[in-house]
Amino acid sequence: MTDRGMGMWIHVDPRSPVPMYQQIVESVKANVAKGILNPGDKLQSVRELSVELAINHNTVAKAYRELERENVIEVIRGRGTFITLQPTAPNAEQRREEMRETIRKLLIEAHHLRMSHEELWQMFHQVMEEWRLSRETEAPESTEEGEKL
Amino acid sequence: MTDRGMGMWIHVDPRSPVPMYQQIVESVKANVAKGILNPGDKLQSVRELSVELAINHNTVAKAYRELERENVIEVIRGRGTFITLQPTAPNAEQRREEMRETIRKLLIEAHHLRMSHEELWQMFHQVMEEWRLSRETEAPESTEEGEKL
DNA sequence: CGTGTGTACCACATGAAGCGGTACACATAG
DNA sequence: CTATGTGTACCGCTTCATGTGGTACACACG
Repeated sequence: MTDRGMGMWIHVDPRSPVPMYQQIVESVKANVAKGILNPGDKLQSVRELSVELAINHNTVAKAYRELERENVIEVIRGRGTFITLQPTAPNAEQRREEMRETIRKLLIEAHHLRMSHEELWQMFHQVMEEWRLSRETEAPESTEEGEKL
Repeated sequence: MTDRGMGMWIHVDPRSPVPMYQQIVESVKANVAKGILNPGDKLQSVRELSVELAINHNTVAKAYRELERENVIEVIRGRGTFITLQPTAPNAEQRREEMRETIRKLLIEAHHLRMSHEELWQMFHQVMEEWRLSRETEAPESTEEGEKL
């Protein structure tokens, strides 16, 4: 389900209820987590990406601003945006609590889908295993097209 | 963290980014999953709940409509709304896929918080155990204030 | 009949999201 | 130096979802 050659990139669905700028944020974070984007890699410029996605530059800029706020990317004025070298996620404890809340909502949804805790447990296991495999497959050593920071 | 006596009820934060009608939906589904609301239980009327929450009746009605669409509640015109006796969740397979997607997002978030898969696994275990305990504690046999269906 | 139920409208206000355009400060290459 | 590319900051505007306030209807029940 990749776009071209390497595990390329960002998807945006204008008809999705989730805002496009947030879809960009999630895409970048997903690519980082999968090892497709590595620390130091350069991102497309705001205007480049806005053309690629057929989207307003302000929307892309909003996404980049959010990514910088989360310390996922670093911005160097006049140079471009790069994946953070030594990432430090802010609000760690708060975000862990949000993860727990998400898990609680999964338990609620499981109940309404008549899933036992055992089945939910298996779902966790299955998805984590898929993830582990796709990471080993798609992770490159280095060298995309982008120069490094 | 209950409101009064039994594990009472619905919370709504007008300043939350998540719409109030959806907060109502989540509250009801959570109460059902916890066993605080049981099949056949009667819900507050649209206008009652709108007064309780200091909210417009249309907003409550929207929540009830969504809950009926998900087969969580049953509506009897002129009588009231009741928790479904034999619930059948629609779009089961699609909703299971959404659950998997949620788990994938948890994996992404875990990566950015420098959590190992082991730590995430422990978080799953911990939240599920908390849930199991709170269910055993808060689940009543029957008889709230409401008449049954 | 009168009351309580869910439901269906309507007009309106508010805010987020996105667009289109312009402009500025900075870095780098020429 | 200039020219170009970078992120950023505005402005006005449209669109849409949310929520409000009000009114009205069909139904059930005492």
